[in-house]
Amino acid sequence: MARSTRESILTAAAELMRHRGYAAVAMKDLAAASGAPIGSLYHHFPGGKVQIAREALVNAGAAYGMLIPTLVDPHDDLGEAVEALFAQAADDMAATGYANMCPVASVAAEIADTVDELRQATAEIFDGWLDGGAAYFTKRGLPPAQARDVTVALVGALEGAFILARTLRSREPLLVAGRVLAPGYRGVALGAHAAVPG
Amino acid sequence: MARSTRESILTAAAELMRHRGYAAVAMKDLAAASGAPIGSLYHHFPGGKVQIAREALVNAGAAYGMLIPTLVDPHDDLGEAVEALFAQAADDMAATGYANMCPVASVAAEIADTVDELRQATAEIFDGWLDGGAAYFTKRGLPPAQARDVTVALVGALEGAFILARTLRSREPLLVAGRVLAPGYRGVALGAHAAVPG
DNA sequence: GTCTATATCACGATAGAC
DNA sequence: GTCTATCGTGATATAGAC
Repeated sequence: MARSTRESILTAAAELMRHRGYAAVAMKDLAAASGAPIGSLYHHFPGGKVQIAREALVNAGAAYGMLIPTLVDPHDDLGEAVEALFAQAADDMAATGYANMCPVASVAAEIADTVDELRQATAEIFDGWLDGGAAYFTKRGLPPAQARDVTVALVGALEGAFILARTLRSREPLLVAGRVLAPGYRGVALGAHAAVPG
Repeated sequence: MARSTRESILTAAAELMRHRGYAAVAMKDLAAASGAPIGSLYHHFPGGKVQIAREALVNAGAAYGMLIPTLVDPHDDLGEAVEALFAQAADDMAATGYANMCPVASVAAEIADTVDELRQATAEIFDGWLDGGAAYFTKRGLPPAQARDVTVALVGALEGAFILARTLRSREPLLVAGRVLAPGYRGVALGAHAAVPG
């Protein structure tokens, strides 16, 4: 598990942005958290802070995009899957002391109007989640239009419930989201298990 | 409509945080946007940037909390109301060039782990929305438990869809959220119109 | 490719004249 | 209550030795 300096910088960036967003993370913090001196940050990322943030978000986004397929995969009924998904997210959040699971949404909200390079990056990540989720649910037998709607609704509801849950330090928003969304999908059968995209 | 210096500072703060979050808004920016010199900011808000942000968020949160009751009020069927709510939000967002409607969620995501005074403020605002929405739907005849669940689900879905819509610059996430949530509430009658809380 | 030292500038906050 | 000047700090980024 010998990680390169580059990787440790990106890992540190994702970890710090997960908690503080973009503007509140300083290059000095990235140097301290990664163990690399400031000079190395600019050696590996000549584009500076924006480039580091962009690559860290892309990495984190790819990992996070497998969350829905991974958690849905064991289930054969879409309603059950949805309820389990939100219950699992609620438990994870509570277990981590209501820290954010993923830096993408936090950063996206902060920079959508100001740092266009990052807005484009977060948009591509979201698009990847939506396309990947739609492809996954299509493979499990849903009609393409429903597969996409389910994915968009799940990602949106998850992100919104994450913000509420984190701020209120309560599992309620996540549990309610699952409870409200699941009935509409109860009885919708999921077909043969597909390989989780990666 | 002669606004006090204090009010113009708070208005400027809400407007800037709506676009940039908390950390990326500088006192200098608040001075420029409000027309008040730096010294006046600290005269009116001895607590500095945190105090300004807190009061601006409380003000904006109170206004924003009336959104759901106001948009739901003309409807007699909960399903119709939900679909209209998201459609209206989608149109508003598109009309404003996909700017954020409200600073609360953006700031909440950014400071939940770092500035506890603001985390508490945003939590109180969210709680106010949830309590106010639950009270509103209860007055319109829903059982209290359902009234609260509906509110939690709507606020969560709205916030999540806002982030996606703003980043993707698309109405799709808001329209899909409405389309997915509405069927579960179709046929749920809303009783006599209640006064919108304020 | 690593690391130190530093340039340049913007930050939040304060002091104090008016 | 308004406004200017400025303090001390920490920001991003660079230069250049090793």
